[in-house]
Amino acid sequence: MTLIKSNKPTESELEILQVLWNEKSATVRTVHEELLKTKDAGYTTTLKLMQIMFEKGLVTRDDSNKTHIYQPAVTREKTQQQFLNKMINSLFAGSSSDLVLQALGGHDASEEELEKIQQLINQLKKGK
Amino acid sequence: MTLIKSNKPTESELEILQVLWNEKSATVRTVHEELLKTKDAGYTTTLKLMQIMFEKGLVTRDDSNKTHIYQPAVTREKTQQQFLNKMINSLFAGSSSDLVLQALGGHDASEEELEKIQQLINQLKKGK
DNA sequence: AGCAATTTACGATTTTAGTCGTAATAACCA
DNA sequence: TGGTTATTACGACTAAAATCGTAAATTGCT
Repeated sequence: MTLIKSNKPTESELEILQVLWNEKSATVRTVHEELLKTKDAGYTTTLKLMQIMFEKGLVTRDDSNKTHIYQPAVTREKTQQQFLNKMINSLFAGSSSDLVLQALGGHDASEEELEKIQQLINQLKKGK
Repeated sequence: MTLIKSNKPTESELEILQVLWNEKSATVRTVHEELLKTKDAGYTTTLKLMQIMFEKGLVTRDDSNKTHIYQPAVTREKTQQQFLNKMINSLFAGSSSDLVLQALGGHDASEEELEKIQQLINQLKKGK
């Protein structure tokens, strides 16, 4: 049996993935410019992080040119699920619906959002 | 303007809070025994963590006796909300309903759980 | 060709979280 | 009372994450 290292992204890595997911593909410079909008860090810091992410397999890159072009190697959805599961276990005693209730209660969602959720629930109920 | 340090608990601190939330109040020994069921660490490790948590204000303690008695200083709900908000921002582009949809879709909830969620949604809809 | 600017590579440093050993202190009990 | 045990305090160590400085390489421009 082969052990797969889960390779959960760190906080900073998530920020970078966020940009890559949005842009589909980006250079270090692009990512860095984007990060500067909400935090401040040196260019080489972003570079180093992305290099590490490459080694971890979190991103791929095209290095046929001097300026490398990076792409996410993990999907947003898979990563979301990964973090959700961890959170459900570590904070909601394994109950995903507790998490949902808390999320709905604490924030306010718009009417349309509630509608979407309701539809999903109906679908899930049918499946039973 | 006074800056409030958010003091978000770390991974290990969450495990300890988990125990304190359940027991309402506990000694280091009790917490440690509980942790041993799922992980292994030395007694002094748990002690040190709880001392740090005290300094951070995550727990309170009664030290009138030699054996200190600890209590959580933050509520489960507030902590859950804190982590949910961070996650919604860092992974769901600020959309709480996206998180809910993903949580409902990825896991499977029981019929009763779905029912509870539905009721909450109806209530929220009325509030509009 | 030669200079300036951009980018990568790489290593050193800092910070934070987690782990643990040891000594001092208090409690217990034979 | 005296010795064993449990508990706290404290500091040192390790590991991982994040930050940055500097040098080498490539590109583009004049």
